[in-house]
Amino acid sequence: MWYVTTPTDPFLADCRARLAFDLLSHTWNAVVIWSLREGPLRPVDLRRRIGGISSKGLTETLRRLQTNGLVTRQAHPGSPPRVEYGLTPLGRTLLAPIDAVGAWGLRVRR
Amino acid sequence: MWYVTTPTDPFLADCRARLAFDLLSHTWNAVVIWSLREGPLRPVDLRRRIGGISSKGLTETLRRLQTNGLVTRQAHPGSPPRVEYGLTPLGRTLLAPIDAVGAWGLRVRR
DNA sequence: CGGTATCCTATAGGATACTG
DNA sequence: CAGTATCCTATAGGATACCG
Repeated sequence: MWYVTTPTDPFLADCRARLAFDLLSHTWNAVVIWSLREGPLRPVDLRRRIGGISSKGLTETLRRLQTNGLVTRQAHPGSPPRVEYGLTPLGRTLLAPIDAVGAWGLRVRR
Repeated sequence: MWYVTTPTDPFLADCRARLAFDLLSHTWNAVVIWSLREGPLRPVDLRRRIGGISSKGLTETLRRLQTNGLVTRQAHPGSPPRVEYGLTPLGRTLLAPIDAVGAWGLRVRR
């Protein structure tokens, strides 16, 4: 997504808009963020909640979101291991845009 | 994206929300739709406006959006050929969600 | 349970060349 | 200019097995 030609469109010329699209273009990103909207969840619950996501897929997604400062990881000591993922303040700000997209889908007839 | 397990999350259980995410998950979909917001454009202008999209990529994207009822294609007779793509009313309804995402990107520090 | 390591496949999507 | 046809590669992401 590195421009060879500079886009005429100022909206697109500002790569940050494109980065936002790229963020949501990862299959699970939006879904995972959305699933955390009500509070932190453990991976196992997250998977149940989402449905159809592999363990690997979830871990990778969470790692990715973590790296981008959208999600926090908190490990509670003990056995069996217990880890919880939640949204950062920045992550929360993505809920509105994501909701706009999801809500659009719900509104549309298919 | 066909659920093996039914998602616990009602928002996600309704596949239409997921379909919306999938729609925007295609690299160029959002960008192309966005670029048509001010009116119909010819492919060549669209490419200039977007920057970095291949001819093949654009054609495929437009075809895809057309199939989904988001974009119209109008061919004007004559030579050289002149074709214009524009948004359908349904396509227009996507502008708000897309804008929400793009605007988020612009707001965020990186 | 959370996470990692392998392996494997489908496919997105660019580069290039070509047609009407 | 609009579009198609080939070719090619990177990679997303599932399946499976395994570890602490």
